[in-house]
Amino acid sequence: MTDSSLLAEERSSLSMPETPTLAHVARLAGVSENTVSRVIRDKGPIATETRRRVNDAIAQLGYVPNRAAGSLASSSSLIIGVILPSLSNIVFPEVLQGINAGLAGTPYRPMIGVTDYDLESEQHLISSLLAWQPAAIITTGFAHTDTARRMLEGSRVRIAELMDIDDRPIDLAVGLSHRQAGRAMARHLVNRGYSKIAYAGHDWASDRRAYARYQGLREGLGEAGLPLVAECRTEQASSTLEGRETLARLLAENTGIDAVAFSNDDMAVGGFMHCLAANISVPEDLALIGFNGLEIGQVLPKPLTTVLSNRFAIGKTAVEILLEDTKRPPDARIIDTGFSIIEGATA
Amino acid sequence: MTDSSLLAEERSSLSMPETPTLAHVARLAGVSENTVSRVIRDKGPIATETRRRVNDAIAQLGYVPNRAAGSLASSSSLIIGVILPSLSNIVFPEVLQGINAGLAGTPYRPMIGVTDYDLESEQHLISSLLAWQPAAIITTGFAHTDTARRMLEGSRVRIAELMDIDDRPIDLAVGLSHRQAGRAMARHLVNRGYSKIAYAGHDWASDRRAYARYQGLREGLGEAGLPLVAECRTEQASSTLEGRETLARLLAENTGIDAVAFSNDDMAVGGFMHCLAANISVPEDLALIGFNGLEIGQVLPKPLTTVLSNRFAIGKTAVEILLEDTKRPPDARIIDTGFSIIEGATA
DNA sequence: CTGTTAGCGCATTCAC
DNA sequence: GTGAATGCGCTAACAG
Repeated sequence: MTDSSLLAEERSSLSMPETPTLAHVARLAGVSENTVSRVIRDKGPIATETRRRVNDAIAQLGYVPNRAAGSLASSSSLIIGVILPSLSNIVFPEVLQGINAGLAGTPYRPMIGVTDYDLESEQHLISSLLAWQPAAIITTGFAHTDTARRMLEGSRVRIAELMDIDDRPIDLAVGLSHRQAGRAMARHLVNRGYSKIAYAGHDWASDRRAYARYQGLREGLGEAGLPLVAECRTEQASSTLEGRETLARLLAENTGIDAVAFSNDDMAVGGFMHCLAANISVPEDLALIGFNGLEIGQVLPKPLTTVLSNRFAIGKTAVEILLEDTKRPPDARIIDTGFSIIEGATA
Repeated sequence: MTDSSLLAEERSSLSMPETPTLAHVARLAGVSENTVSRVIRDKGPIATETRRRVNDAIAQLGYVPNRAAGSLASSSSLIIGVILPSLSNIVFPEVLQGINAGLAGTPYRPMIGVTDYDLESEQHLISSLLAWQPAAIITTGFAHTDTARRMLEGSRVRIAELMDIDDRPIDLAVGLSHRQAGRAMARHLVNRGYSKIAYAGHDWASDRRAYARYQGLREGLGEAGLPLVAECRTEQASSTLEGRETLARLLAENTGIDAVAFSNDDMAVGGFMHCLAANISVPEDLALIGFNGLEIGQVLPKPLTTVLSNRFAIGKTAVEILLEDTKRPPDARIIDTGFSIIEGATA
């Protein structure tokens, strides 16, 4: 403290730009460090006059709290750990946008990790994020390694599991029922009079929610007494390119299909491109339905019929609930952000 | 230290799951904390046997270093601050993917912030990220508020300014020359025999690089003795929807155009959709060229002619260079990741 | 309403 | 090659 006690003077005489600490602010404001800390964190009663003096000192020095010190002392940080399966699929950046929106105006910052749909990788990220003693960890789905689950449950950190709600969360789940979404897709096609319905999808091993929608689709068709007449899947992750190729393959190998349900909008948009290139009239020759409600689907010459999943809302809602209470509540909570059919022109 | 000294015993008898610290590892390994710290950070000479004992203890206890404590003690953290203008435009998640790839296998984690193309907002984020004493801050472009620039220059933190290379960086710039990219677009159209060239763009105020490409385009046309015959811009951010509408407006207000250069691929794909809907043959009636080389452009019935910007490489390269040396080098460095024309079928 | 006293868990001097 | 001491800047009990 011997040299730092000189900071205020030095600073006002514009010499050394040493970074100011609580102690400097306290000296300048003529109060104890503790009081400054209270003002900053808005904790406990503070005299209006004291608060003003402290805030003036903070402004004058351009003081910025050292987050590492704060985290160490309080054994909890203003970090929100965010674990996403991928960044290639625009859906997850949109979730992140929601998270970011929910964090706006708060001192919390997201620290991110990407698993590439790998649970081992998720486990490493969880461990590495817990090392920061974050206020919360936001991850995707209910599938975790045993170790990962133990780490999440064992920590006092708040946990949100996003996208899905068809299982029991550790703390908080925010998302929608993919099984119900799949059934809704089936019902929509059936109601429109299609009966030769096929499926074009992508890799299920990594994307469990896509599989849940597929199951829902089959259930929905079953309830209407209809079979799934054909299906074709790529081993790859979803993309417009894969969608285009998968539909081409599906149609090459089967005839008499009147509608195709896609695993998501990327695949469906790709499918639409195949139809354009192959001169197939949509929906007269072939109806298409996707899932997600991405912008690109709505800009096609015929807007894509699809199911809106509220990615932004999922991220934002999760953060809002997590920040309501830093302590994990006694029982887990599930928020259904729902879905809705977008009645486009392709089905 | 009174209670924690019991941890090792407690843990092995499976009672309290208190989180282990360096001290616990040290006791179990029968060495000093210092030595454990050295092993973990791989600093200074360590006897092979000692290293083994320490690593065993770490594994046995499931020790995970407290990052806040480490940051406080070393006054620098394993955080990389990442400031992006937006997440809606897939380009920036792709940069983030590159950053993430460059960080893979290191203990560094990205902490992110989104400016929405607002410099004031960038300034706040810089200040808020500096509070974590990050190893580096990665941001976009050369435009910053004076205060922001002062903060960046004043900190000992490494700084990368991404996407652009047409100005003097603070520490490191990684990207491409947007002016040259614009000129290349012009040259390509001219070489293909188009002479009635128009421009369809989006908001320049927020996206300075789009403006640089526009200027390059005009320069390139000028060098060929050609004028820009028409232009139309939306005040909105770029999107496929805006692209579709902007091209519609451009064509409604002008006749005789034979090629349109778009501000980016989102806009160009939207433009292509307009052509499909309006029955305009591409490229016979109208040629289209974009910028970025997004996947969606290559899945159109006719692959989009565009300019590939290496977003992933930009992020990855920046991280790799930043991690080479934690200290800012005496003079700034510029890495040109280049661009290349994708010869599609639309121009 | 405010000040005092102790650490938080590590990295960084130094010794040896 | 290893250990002992010191403090990073802040928050969390306590008093008063």
